[in-house]
Amino acid sequence: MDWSAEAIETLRALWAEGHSTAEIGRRMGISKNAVVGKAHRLHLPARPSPIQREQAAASASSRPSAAPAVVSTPAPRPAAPAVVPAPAATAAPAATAVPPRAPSRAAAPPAQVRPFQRSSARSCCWPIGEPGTPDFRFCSAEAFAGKPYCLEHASVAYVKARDRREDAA
DNA sequence: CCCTGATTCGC
DNA sequence: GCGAATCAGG
Repeated sequence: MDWSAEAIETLRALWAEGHSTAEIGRRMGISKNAVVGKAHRLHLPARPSPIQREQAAASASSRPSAAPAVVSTPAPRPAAPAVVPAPAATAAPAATAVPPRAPSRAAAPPAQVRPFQRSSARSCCWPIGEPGTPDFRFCSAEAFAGKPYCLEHASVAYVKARDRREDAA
């Protein structure tokens, strides 16, 4: 993985949207370790981790007085993706020949809420292009069966669980 | 078993 | 700097 400025931008954008490291890895065609490793090196804001190393525990023992060391950090990490205004020009979805590729057990994506436009414009929110640039947009092809992505992108976003090492973008 | 993210450490 | 291995928790 060559971390070009663009790649880093994409990482930052996806990270900021609250996607899981594995999800980001899937989208960028790299491992979650690469994502998390890079994110860490970039000093990206660490999102609530399911665990925490013995740093709090260590300091807690050295400071037995009061302060029960509350480690709970609610932080509902969903983080709704940057909306999707349906940019007209929908060109060819190109999702034609893509085989359904059973989403297996790939359940819910980032539990993002859709407080609005839930019935009408169900468009794919796969990021395309460079975040922060004028040409950046979301796929916006027709989303597939209640999923946040079109058939094509759902196939790469939801994978068996293992492997899946192909470039996308 | 699946998942999650953080840290470590050989490269 | 990179990321797989490992750790740690759900």
